[in-house]
Amino acid sequence: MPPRKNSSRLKQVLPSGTRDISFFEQVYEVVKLIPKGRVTSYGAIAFFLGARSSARMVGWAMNAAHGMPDVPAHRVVNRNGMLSGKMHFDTPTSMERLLKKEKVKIVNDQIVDFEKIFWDPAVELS
DNA sequence: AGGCTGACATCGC
DNA sequence: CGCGATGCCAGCC
Repeated sequence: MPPRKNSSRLKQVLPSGTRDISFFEQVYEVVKLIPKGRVTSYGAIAFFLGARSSARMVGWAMNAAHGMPDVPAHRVVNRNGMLSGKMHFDTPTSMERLLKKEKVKIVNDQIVDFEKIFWDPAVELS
């Protein structure tokens, strides 16, 4: 958990133009394409972008994606299908609630049948 | 300017 | 089989 409470909101809006097609932008592009009721992992996105070990950055991007309606950050979980980032939403339950609204079953912060609804950008966008 | 810190993943011991 | 170390990139102190 972040030591700081507010930490300047990360400007919320990316300085588009100056930042161009950064890793962030690419992550957003992919996340936007995740179909309803499907989920993917940080690592899958990172891999798709050609940087397998940049999965961390994907998580960081999600953090900055807060407030972007087009970016369904709740559809991105870790490779185990666990809602590792749920504490970063408005409320501890909003991530789970959003997913359940899309018919995604969750038990104990773990997505049921994760493999079945897993959406791999490297496959779907190939 | 340099170092620390992540909503992760993988490799090594 | 479990825990520690490492990579990666961007932002903050």
